[in-house]
Amino acid sequence: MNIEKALKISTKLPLERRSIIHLLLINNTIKETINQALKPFDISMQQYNVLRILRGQKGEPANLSTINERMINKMSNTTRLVDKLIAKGLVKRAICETNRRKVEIIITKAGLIALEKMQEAVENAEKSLLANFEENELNKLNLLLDKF
Amino acid sequence: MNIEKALKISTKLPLERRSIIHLLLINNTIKETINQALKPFDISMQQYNVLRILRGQKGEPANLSTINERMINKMSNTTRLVDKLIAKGLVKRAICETNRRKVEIIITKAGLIALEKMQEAVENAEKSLLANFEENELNKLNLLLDKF
DNA sequence: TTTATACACTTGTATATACAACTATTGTTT
DNA sequence: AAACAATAGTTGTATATACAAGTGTATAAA
Repeated sequence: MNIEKALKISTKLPLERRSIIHLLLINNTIKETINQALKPFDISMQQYNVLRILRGQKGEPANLSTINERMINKMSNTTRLVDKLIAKGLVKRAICETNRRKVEIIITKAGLIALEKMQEAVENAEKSLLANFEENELNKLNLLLDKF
Repeated sequence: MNIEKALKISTKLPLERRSIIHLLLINNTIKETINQALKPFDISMQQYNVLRILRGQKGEPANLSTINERMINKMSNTTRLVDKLIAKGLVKRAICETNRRKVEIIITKAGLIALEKMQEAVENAEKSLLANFEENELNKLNLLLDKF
């Protein structure tokens, strides 16, 4: 991606601004590509992310704050996000018996099956995004990104 | 930024997913930091971006499609975004005389003055984001990001 | 010269997200 | 035990963003 071309800029940007803008532009690409992959499933990246977190619990329920901690985009109202997954039958909610302030969210069988298919689509999307990278380049990239 | 720690993940992620998630997380950080810097000015990143584009016109007006082309986040309704800048007195809008379908947007004197201050805040934010990077590391990063 | 098509923007509506205020439950002081 | 504070979610409201349909203007075709 040539960012000067993408933004129709004639002069070259200063290195720092260029780096930041570069990252922002790539982020747009990533989101578009993954959202596109998830479109057939009528689900958002955030919702997909929650399903993955829940599956990672391996049968254990997760409460909302746990989900929030592990989300890529920490957000204020995970409640309503989970509501949508419930409406789709992909997760269930119950009140925690030992601490009635908490809720317990668990992925349903249908959720697991749907997730399986989504995951395939997302992994393909990720592969296509990274198609131009060698493994050692990705390693270098990750090392650099660690500096943030 | 250690992403496994940020997401409270115990096992190491596969390289490809890790790269993507890494970029998404850094993007969150960038947006938070820059939005924070712009908060005193009561303006969004998108609006700031439009002001910069308009200043880059050097007195020439820009129409909406030009603005859109140059925005970091291409968006559907630039109209309403510009409306907000007009409401704040930072830009003006006129109908193009030679092609009455087009509008001509121009940054006002007040807009230029406000932008000056915003820019300082944003540049500081950018510097703090990149504080751990050497120049040659940023160059390497940009080269890698070009592969997207 | 009417009709159709493309262009440039605007508006309506549905959905998403952010922020703050609110409710219910539990834990801690006095 | 009563009062207060902390925790865990929920809800209200304002703002942002996305998508599609609508408006007015210009260009091209019949």
